[in-house]
Amino acid sequence: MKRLGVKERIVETASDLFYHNGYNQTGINQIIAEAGVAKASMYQHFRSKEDIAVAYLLGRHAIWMTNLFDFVSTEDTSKGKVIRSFDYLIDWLCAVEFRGCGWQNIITDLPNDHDKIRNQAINHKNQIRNYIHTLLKNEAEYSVEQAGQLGDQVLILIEGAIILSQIQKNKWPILAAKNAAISLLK
Amino acid sequence: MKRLGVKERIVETASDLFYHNGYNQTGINQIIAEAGVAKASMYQHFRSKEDIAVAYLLGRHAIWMTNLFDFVSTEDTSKGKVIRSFDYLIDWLCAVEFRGCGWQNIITDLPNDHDKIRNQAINHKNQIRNYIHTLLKNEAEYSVEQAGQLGDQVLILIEGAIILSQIQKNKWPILAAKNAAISLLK
Amino acid sequence: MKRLGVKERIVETASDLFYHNGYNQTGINQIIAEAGVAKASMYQHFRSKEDIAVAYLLGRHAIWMTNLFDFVSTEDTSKGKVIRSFDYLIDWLCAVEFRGCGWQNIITDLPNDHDKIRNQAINHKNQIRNYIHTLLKNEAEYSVEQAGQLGDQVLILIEGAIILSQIQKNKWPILAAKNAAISLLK
Amino acid sequence: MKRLGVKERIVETASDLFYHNGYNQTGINQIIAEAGVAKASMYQHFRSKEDIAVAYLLGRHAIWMTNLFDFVSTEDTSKGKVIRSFDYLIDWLCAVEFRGCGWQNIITDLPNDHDKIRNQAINHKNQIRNYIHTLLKNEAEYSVEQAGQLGDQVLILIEGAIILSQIQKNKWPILAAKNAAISLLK
DNA sequence: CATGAATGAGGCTTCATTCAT
DNA sequence: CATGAATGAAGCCTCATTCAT
Repeated sequence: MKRLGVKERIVETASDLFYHNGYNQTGINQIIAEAGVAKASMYQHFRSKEDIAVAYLLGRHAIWMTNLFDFVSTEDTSKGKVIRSFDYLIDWLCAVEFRGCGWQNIITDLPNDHDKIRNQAINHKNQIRNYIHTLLKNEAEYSVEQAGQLGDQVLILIEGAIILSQIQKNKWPILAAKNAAISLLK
Repeated sequence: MKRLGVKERIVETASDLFYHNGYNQTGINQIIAEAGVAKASMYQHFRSKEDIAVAYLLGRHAIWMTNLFDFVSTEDTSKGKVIRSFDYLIDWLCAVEFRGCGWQNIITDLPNDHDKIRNQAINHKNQIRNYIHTLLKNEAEYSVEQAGQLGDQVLILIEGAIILSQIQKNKWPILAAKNAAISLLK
Repeated sequence: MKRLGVKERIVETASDLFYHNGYNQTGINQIIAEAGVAKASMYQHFRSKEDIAVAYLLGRHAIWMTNLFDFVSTEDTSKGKVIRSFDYLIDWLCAVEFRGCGWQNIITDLPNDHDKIRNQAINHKNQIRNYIHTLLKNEAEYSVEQAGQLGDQVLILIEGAIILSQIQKNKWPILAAKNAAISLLK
Repeated sequence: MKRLGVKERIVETASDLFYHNGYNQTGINQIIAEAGVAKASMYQHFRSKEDIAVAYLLGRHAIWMTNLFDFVSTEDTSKGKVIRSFDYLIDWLCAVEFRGCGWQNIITDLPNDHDKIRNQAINHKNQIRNYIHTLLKNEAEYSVEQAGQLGDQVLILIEGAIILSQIQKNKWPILAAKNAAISLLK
């Protein structure tokens, strides 16, 4: 850990804490203690706690999307990639013991004025949406309009699977969502 | 407001604040100030802030379920009631400006040891699940197994619609979820 | 000290520190440490550091005015009382080793948004002004207009004597001011 | 601004900030940011924030005295120059919206150990005093002793006019001081 | 000279809770 | 039941300064 630069250590540490313990439950003091960094050093790199959360979400977004792309790359067809996205959810959420989606988690109990964080969540979800829409538009069997509608439906299944598996601490919601997606995509 | 007993006033006030401003964002002092209750009186009725949250969730659960039953009662068929559940979501979430689901919101950024709250969320979601399962089992066209699988899929659509409409501050996810449900139920 | 209530201890301690060390130089931690009070107890009695300063200034105002009235009460004539005010300044400022006027001191390097404090200074100075005006209006030899003009001139001598004796750490400015006042009042 | 050397830029910027926003309210970071100077460069030229304040006061002193000399040069007699000094105060203090005297302002809420700054204030005030004394000693109508006493009285009127106009945010104290000076100088 | 990383100390304020009256 | 005093812990943030590049 000590090999990393200060900024990286802060983001790494904060990311773990924010994701696993929650944004409001994680204090600045805990972050700097675990990162082994002085408080003022932290504020040299980040204007506020919210900015650290933005860095956390940006970093996770890049990783999350890359992991998704890698995971679905085993499938040849666009439809196959969409279906396989649900296997990605299983893979991911089981590994984190159903701690859920960092973006969902952080916005649901967010102080009113934290718009930078809120925008990160919106961006993240929109990029997933765009990706699914793009995949389905590649499928000859769907019109553009159909692809859009089906894509939104799949997105909702993804979101529902994430939050419900978090509440139930179980993967059955993801499996059910996958089956629903298969049905919807015929 | 002053007509209600102390306990009721606390729960009423806390419910509004927890739901609209967030659990972590709502302080004990704000609750007692707005409820017009002394601090010690509050701690006479509730052992902790968490216990107030439990009371809040229990109360909202009763209201929420009753409202749902009323709303879908205009439909004769079980399948029709399930579909109409999504209209209920629109009705509800638009009215609260897409503040989302109180149960989802409270568990995503919760201190680790607050199991009483977590259990409330699980119970609430299970009762919705049971209700949908029951409805679909009434439908002759589905086997018991089919009813269960379809019910879970509908539940996921509901959850996804709630969280996504909260992130997007828009009702399109609920409409998309409704269409998905219609497709799935044929 | 421990006999006093918490609020009194806080005001007493803060008054000493604010006056002798300066408002910006005195931290909340120092106040509570010397007052022997928990931080949250302090904030139960005062909404902010500024509010403590207001209490300090209000308390000192009452004492200051009373002391002035007592001090000049040995004189029979109004003009005599005015002149004797400068002896009061000597008595006071020598005792505090020319630490100057608490109101002057606190407003000269005050954060912009501390209007409650600024208003205390204005009020204090206005009450001194009113007192001097009233005294001089009692003198038959002055017209009302003359009394007002002379009163303002005396007030300026007072203020100048205070600040200059603070800078010079010496009482000669007060003596010079007294002589000027004697000349002006004939 | 960029034409000036580093040291000059620092002093210029700090002077504005110290005078208009206050010494304690002005941070080192704000100074280097507005001066466009690196932090280490600043500490190469100045050992501490206090030293910057000393440079600020020295620079302002030269300007202030020059401005005074220029302003009163329209008068032929020494007594006339002294009286006209109060017009200088009006000219100056109205222009800076009654922000008061930089020397008075900085010493009233100063950490105890900042003697370099305190000495600047003493020097500045002594030079004004000397100037007024010199002028009045030129007047044949006053004995040397009288000139000294009247000079001190005028100085106090000046100081009082400055601080009271700052508190009241109004020029009436300066006008009253001028009238008092006219009376005292016969 | 510029850059900015790093720091220890301290800034003011709020939290949920307990206790005495 | 109401009142509110008192608390320890923790909240987020800023200060002037030093140092390595």
